[in-house]
Amino acid sequence: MPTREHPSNLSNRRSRRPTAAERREEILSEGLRCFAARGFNGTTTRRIAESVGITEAALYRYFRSKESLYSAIVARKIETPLLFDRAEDAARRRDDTAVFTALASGVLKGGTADPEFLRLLFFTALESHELAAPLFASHVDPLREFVTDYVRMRIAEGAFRPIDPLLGARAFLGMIRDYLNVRIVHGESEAYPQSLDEVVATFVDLFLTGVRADPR
Amino acid sequence: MPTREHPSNLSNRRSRRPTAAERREEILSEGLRCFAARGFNGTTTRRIAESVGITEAALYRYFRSKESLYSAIVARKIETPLLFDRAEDAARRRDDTAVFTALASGVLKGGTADPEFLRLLFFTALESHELAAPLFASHVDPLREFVTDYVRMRIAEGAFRPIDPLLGARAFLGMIRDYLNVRIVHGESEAYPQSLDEVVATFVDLFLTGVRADPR
DNA sequence: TTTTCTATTTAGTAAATACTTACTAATCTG
DNA sequence: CAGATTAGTAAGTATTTACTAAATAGAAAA
Repeated sequence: MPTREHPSNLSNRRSRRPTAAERREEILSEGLRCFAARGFNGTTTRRIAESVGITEAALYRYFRSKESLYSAIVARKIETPLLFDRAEDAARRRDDTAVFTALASGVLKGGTADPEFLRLLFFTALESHELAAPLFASHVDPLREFVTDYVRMRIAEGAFRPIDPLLGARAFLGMIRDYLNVRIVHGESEAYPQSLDEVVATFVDLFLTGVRADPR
Repeated sequence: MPTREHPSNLSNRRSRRPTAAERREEILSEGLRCFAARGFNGTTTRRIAESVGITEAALYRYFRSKESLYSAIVARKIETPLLFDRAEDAARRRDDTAVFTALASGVLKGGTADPEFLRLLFFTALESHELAAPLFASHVDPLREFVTDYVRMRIAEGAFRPIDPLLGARAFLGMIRDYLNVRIVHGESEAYPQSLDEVVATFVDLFLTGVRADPR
């Protein structure tokens, strides 16, 4: 049996051993893949180590427990800022269509581009991990608050009908998130004939027609 | 240590040993509780047996494997028919408000009354159990198809605007299901000031105002 | 080269887990 | 009641799992 790390590993480029920082990244990234696929309880440290290409013992030099690795992965997601600059710009201009299009588009495209995040979010919530609350506080609540505030403001300005702003926000975000959930959690198996832009346009149109005080 | 099954168990009523059928039910019901709380991988056969009040060996007389117990629990949910008679009645009368109110109310009240089902649904999908597809086919797809068909019909009749019927259905169901998910999966911790009826009324109003060809 | 330091592996351990075997207590039937 | 059957338990087994101590390979510095 040849040595595991064959010197001419992939062409004849020298296969340098990764630095500690690089290795840590590899572990975080593979860990995310595994945990997102099977959850905390469904993932073994052995499996993570294998998919990184190291032994469990090596993994434990970087993280002192499975739990702390999981926390590091979730914590990094928590730190990743949730941006909605374009929606904020549009909000200042009172461009309702642009506001909700930017939000819907951001959530849908972000979610389909990074399905692992969504699955991790669900597993973390379902498995009642202690970082579930911070994760929601950083990536779910701000969006709802932004939409709620915007709806409240537009009602005050007479542009939207006087509904409960929180329920309005939940309605709009619900359409988008549920669409995403069905696609990501239920798997890509089903057919999704529409492009994401069509989906966004339809949801925004439906919602705005529904809330506007003066329907055209 | 006294014998486990103390003769005067709960007052002095004779505590009969449950029949096999009764015991099976107990196991299914406790199994559901455990699996819904912690998922398949997070639940041990020992824990299930303990919460039934028997040993693991006894459990294995009823189900030949943990997997087959899980399947029996999910299969029973699959067999439970999904009813929406009231919505169908209302659909025949073309009473849009009644149709969507019945659907929203049914989903929301069913979901809050039986949160275990929702959690089991999510765990089954996330953990990629083989019965996930049948479960969705029996309890998710029919609802979507019903709404899609109704929206298509109302568009053809000129009552609704010409949107994509499937997206219309997803939008409406999305509002409702996401509201439920946040409440059930994220936990009851958050405050939900509105009664379910208020929530239903707002969502139905928003949606119908959004899709109607002739907004009042 | 030799030394030093770190990354990694080999080879474990103790506890947990799904499942089983050998036996016993409870209930039913004639 | 005797005999048969069913429901249950105590005490395992084999394997997996999270985690660790000690030896070793790899790179950089002296």
